[in-house]
Amino acid sequence: MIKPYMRRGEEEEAGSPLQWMDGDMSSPDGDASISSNRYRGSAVNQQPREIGSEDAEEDEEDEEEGQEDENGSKRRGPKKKRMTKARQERFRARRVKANARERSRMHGLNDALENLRSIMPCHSKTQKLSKIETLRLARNYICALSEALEGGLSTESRGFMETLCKGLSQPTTNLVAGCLQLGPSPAQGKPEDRHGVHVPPTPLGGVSYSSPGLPSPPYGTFDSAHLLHLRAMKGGLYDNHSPSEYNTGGVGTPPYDGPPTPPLSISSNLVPKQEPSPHYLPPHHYSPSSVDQNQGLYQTHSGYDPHPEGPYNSYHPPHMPPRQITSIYRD
DNA sequence: TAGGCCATCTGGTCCT
DNA sequence: AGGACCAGATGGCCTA
Repeated sequence: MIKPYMRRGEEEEAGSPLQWMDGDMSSPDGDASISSNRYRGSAVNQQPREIGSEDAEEDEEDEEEGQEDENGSKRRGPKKKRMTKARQERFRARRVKANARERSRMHGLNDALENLRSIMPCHSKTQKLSKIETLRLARNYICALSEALEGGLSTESRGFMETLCKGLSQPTTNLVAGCLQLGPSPAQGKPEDRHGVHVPPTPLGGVSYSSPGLPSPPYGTFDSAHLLHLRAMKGGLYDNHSPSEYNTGGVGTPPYDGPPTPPLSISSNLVPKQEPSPHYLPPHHYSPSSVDQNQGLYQTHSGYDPHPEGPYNSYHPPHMPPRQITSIYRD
């Protein structure tokens, strides 16, 4: 699917005429109102201006010198240079270059964000984490790993999951919680899920789930391979920690200054690992609006919404090479 | 239809 | 002067 912005960019790169242009683009006095009203359209100028009407523009530029503004005060600042055709062309070329740079910069930023997504404990291509959720989860992940490193927290404990989910939206919390359902539940006994789909034993302890009949795994995958280095360092000792031993406010834990968003009641949103819920909230697209609107509701929930549709029943082997995280602890 | 997310354009500011 | 960075504005897409 070709996005409109791509076409727009291509057009601009090809040298299409300027679509919108205020008449004071080279204003040296930096009037903030110019920017804020640029596209909204003031009573004076509601029409987009195309480049090419330079003559009229130059006239305006000339008249503006020494003119009084709406408040009757003289304009300050350096005298404006006349916007000649050559200057306009230079400006336009500069603007096009700047736009291209800005696009490139933002693409680089997005690439970096995508890299960050790819090493998140929950990586789903279908339920893609939004930018803000990616950053929040990354922050939580670092906190959780730090706490695990400091010895008080099992990477498979509920506390780890709670730290991971702090401040996340409900859909993201569900995603994380779903991904963190490691290993077959005691009730199942066999490495099979409730729908009979074979779940091979995972030597790495990493199990991901997905729902049947859906185009793709709704909850992504949890790669406990991320945590292998931790186990190696810890010798797996902390795996026996109970969730109650985990205290975010405890000594030696990194300070956590609270979720950046209205807090969710994580403890009420997450299913204890000891008793994995057979069902999670049905997979749905990330919709912060519904989350925000229903946050109070969610907070009063006890346990997961026992929605019948949305069980995990397929296995995806851990796909994430432990390179990134491992490298952090290499030295 | 409202709201969230996103890409893009743009002008301002700071720095080299 | 030019590039990087930033924030505001805008419009498109998508979902509830």
